[in-house]
Parts: sequence; structure tokens; C-alpha cells
Amino acid sequence: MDEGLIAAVRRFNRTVTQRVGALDDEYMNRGRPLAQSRLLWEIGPDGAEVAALRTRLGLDSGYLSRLLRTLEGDGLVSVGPAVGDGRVRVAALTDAGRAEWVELDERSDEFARSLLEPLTERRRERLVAAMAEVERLLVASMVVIEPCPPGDPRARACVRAYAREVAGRFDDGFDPALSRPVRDEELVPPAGVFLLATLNGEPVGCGAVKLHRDAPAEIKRVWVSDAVRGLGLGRRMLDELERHAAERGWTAVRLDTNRHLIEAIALYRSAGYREVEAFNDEPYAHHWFCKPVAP
Amino acid sequence: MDEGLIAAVRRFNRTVTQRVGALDDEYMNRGRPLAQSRLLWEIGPDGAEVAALRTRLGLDSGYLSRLLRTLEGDGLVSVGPAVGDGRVRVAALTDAGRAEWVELDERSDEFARSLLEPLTERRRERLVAAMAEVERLLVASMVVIEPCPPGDPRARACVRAYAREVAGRFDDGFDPALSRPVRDEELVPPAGVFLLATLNGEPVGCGAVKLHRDAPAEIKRVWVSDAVRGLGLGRRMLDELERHAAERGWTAVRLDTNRHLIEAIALYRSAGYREVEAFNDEPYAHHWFCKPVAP
DNA sequence: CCATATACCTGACTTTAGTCAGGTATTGGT
DNA sequence: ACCAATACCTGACTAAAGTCAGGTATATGG
Repeated sequence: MDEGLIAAVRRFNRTVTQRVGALDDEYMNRGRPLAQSRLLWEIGPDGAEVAALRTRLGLDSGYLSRLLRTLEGDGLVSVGPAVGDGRVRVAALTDAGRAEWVELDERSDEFARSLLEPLTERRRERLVAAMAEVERLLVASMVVIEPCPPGDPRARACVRAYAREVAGRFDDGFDPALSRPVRDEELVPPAGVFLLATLNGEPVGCGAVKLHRDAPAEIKRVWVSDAVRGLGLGRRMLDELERHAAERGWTAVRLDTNRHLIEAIALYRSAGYREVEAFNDEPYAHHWFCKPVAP
Repeated sequence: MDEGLIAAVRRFNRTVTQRVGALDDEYMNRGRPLAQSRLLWEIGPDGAEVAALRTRLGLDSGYLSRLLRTLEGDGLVSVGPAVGDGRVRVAALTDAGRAEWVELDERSDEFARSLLEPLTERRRERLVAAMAEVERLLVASMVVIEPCPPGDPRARACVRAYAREVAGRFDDGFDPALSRPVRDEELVPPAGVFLLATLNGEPVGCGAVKLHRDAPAEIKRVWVSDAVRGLGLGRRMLDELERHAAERGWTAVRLDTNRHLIEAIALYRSAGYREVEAFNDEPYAHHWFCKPVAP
């Protein structure tokens, strides 16, 4: 990889990431330890489940509990059981906590304003556009693709999003009952694998491969959320699925797709897939592709 | 200011600044407390004065001393007196320290690479370009303009850079001895003021105003370093100088300039200056400008 | 040569952050 | 009704970060 690009990224990390990050923290901080402010902020006016806070802030369970007790002691937060499940606890801001939250929100605004303030209108817009570009492209590095049980709620959410999307694009909707079924067991090793793509813990894409006996592996349910489209994630997902199939000894993968999924078709072609005769009777399919793979 | 722009900056701070910043820290960190790693890094292969480290890292004097003792104890750093001044101490890396520094350097590279890795060549270039744009525009918010004694070494450095630059642009060089002299005392309150622009402590620009008795205030030595040109810093410097004059009761400021300083002339015009008859016999001047000011 | 300023160091703290090994209450399956 | 799993909490720590009030050695200006 080009040394110049790496040097540029490092310079950016140093000047922007470290310095602006530290300043932002300082603004957040005021009187209260940073971790408390951050937590208070993260709870937000609508409240939040403790588990959600834990993953979003990446805190130890015990540590988070303690922080919540402190905020409760200061009368800023109240923690109670969730309605559906008594084990789950929900943190909500009290009136005082809400006031404090508004204060933090204003500080944060103030800091953002201080960055834009010395610039002319034109430069402000250029800055914001460049920030959006950086943010978007960095997302690609933040997405993690890993195996996940197909029964996991996040996996289910992805599959539902997938079904919803194709339903909107196929000629006459999409009824999963009419499509060739995929049972969960078929997507669990050694029969197959389900991969989940997550961004900061949130599901943003999925893909699966069924390892048929005495037949090429079959790729299913490749889906990428709108939020992260255009970042090469679909390609990465395909690569991973192919890798899994190849590592387990399969020498070819194949898949079927609908004529309306034109970006997907373009992706398959550019990824080395060749169109072949129909190898199944999937009612929603118009194209069938195959690609040889090697470990 | 537009709410949308502020929201975009906040999102950037959150996702890029905080998250990438934290990841970068994690890479830096390894076995040793972060503060030590940072310090070791900052000392660098060429060594550094303790005072410089203190300002660059923004650490308490006592804390920094202790960190240095720890690194010394680990055989990574040696601290000795500076050659010119025995009070000043210089930290340098030992062989072991240098090896450790290389390790940190490689980690840092590795992290930068991990951000670029999942992107295609084209996207990598776009990311780096956007990063450079963000960095450059944020610099404008980081520059601090404040009064400074004209005898300060940083002020002297700016004035020298100014002289060097005009010498290269005027028809037949620039000999300060031929120009109308400016004595230091004239740029110290209440006779006048010298403003220094700094970026993270490094001088990047200057400007001065002489508050003549019974005459308009006179602006001198407005200079902006190449490194930060095109960010509106010259305009900010002019504004500050005018403000100083106005606050002390002057109702007009004026200045002279050379015909080769075309960007400067454009700046003066766009800032509301009107060309006037020569009001002095400065041999290097071709244009004289004046502007009314009010507090 | 002396007073004063500079540049750094030391000791004695406090605060914040973070970890880990047990707990208790609730739920869901059998 | 009972057992395992889940979701969170408590107690008892350690480590890292940061602060502050004095120190000591070196320079500088009269």
C-alpha cells in the first residue's frame, strides 16, 4: 500500500482525531467525571436499556452499574425494570437529569459551532462535506463480518429487512412461503454458515451459504443495509462466503437472483460469476450464476 | 449558523473523532500505560526538551517528571542537561527506547493501514483527500491570535519570515535598514500592539499596529505562514488589529504596501480599505490604504 | 556576588477508570 | 415446581491519571 496514503491517515489521526477528540471530551466534561457525562448523554431524553448502554459505551457491567448508582445518587437518573421483562432494567433521566442533558447538548453544539465559526460560509460547507466523506468511508473499516447463528435477533432483523426490500422490488411482491425454503439448521456449521455484518454492534448486512452434499455451495440472502451501501461491503460479504465454502472443500459456489436486483447482478458479474442454466426451480429467480472457488 | 452544519460536525466528532481516536490509542497502548507510550513517541529519535514535551502533551510538570523517571527506570530514555542552558533538560531515547519507538511507529502504521485496507484504490484516495481537507479547514479553528511582546523569539521568527518573503517578491529585494524603522517599544501597549498567531504553540502568522498620536493607527507586518494560507487567517488578523485600534479610541487605520503583494492588496480592498494618497515616504510602498474603524 | 527568575524535580496526595469474582432477581423451558 | 439461563448488581480490588505544594540546581542582571 502507498506509503503516502498511510502517512496522510496518520497525520489525520494525530491532528484531527486526537486533538479534536480531546477537545470534544473537555467540552463534555464539566464538574463531573467524563464517564458519567458520557453515560448521562447516552441515556438521553428517551431513556435506554442498561444492556444497550453497556454495548454502546463498551463498559464493564459492574462499572456501568456503579456509574448508574452515582447518577441515581445525584438525582439525575432513575433506573427501573423494563415493562416486558423484569430482568432488564431501563435507565431514564429525571427532570434534573434532563436539564443536565440539555446543558451537555448545548455544550456539544457550542463546540461544533466553534469549529465552524472562524470559517466563511463556503469553507464551512466544504468542511462539512469533507467530514461526511471521511465518516462514510471510515465506516467501511468499522464494519465487522462474522458468523452468527441464524436465530440471533440481529440475524432475524437482517433477513426481515432483506425480505421487505425484495418485496418492494420484485414484480409482484415477495412471499417467503412461495420461495424455496431455507431452514436455520442449513445455515449452521457444518451444513452451512450465516454471516452477519455489524457496525458498532448494529446489524447492517448479512449473507449465508448452504454447503450442499455433492453439489456446489449455494449463496443465499446477501443483503446490505442502505446506510452502508456503496462501500464495497457486498463484495466483502461475497468474498467471505466464498472463502468459507472453499475452506470446507467446495470448489464452486452458485446462486440465483431476480432480474430487478440489477446492482446485485452487476456485483456478481464483476466478482467473477458467470451466468449458467437454471439449477433450481426458485420461482422468483431469473438468473443463475456460478463461480469456481479455491482455498 | 445553520443547524444542519452543526449537526453534521457533531456526528463527525462522535463517530470519527471519538471512535477512531480511541482505537488509535489502543494501538499505541501495549503493555505500557498510554501516557508513557505517548511520551516515548513524542520524544522521538531526535530527542526533545522537557519543556517542549510539556506543552506538546499538555502535561503537568510534576507528572511529566515522574513519567520520565519511569521511562528512565525502564532503560528507554535518558535525560540530561541541554548544552546551552543547564537548567533546561533534554530527553533522548536509548537504544532500547529507539527500538520501542520503532515498534510504536509500526503499530501506528498498521492502524492507518487497517483503515485503508477494506477500501478499493479509488476509495482510498477519496478518503485521504477528504481527510486532508478536514484537517486543513480545522486548522483555521485551531489557530489562536493573541498579543505577544515583539521581542519574543516566536515573534522574531515571524518577522524574519516576513522579511525573507518580501525580499523574494519585491523588485530589488528588501533591506530592512532602508525601510521605515519599527522599534519594539512602538509595538508594546500603550504605543501599539504586536499580535502573534499560533497553531499548537507554533508561530504561523503575525501583525502589528502602531497607535500614532494625532494620526490614524498604522498596521504593519501582517504575515501569514504558507502552511495556513487560504484559511482566512489574514482577514482575522486584520480584524483583530482594527479592533485593538478602535477599542483604544482610534477612528481610522491605515497601511502601506508593495505592488507585488497582490493577494494582500486584494485582501485590503475586500476588507473595506480604500486607496489614499501616500501618507509616508516608505521607499518600498506603492499603495497606501485607509479604513475607518469603530469599536 | 547576590537576589531573583527559570526549569525541572520530589513527595504526598486525590480522583477516575477499570477489573473480577461472586452475588440476587426474573424468566423460560420442562 | 424446578433448573438453567439471563440481566444486572455489589464488594473488593488495582492501576492509571492528574494535582499541588514545596523543593533544588542553574542562569541572569545589577
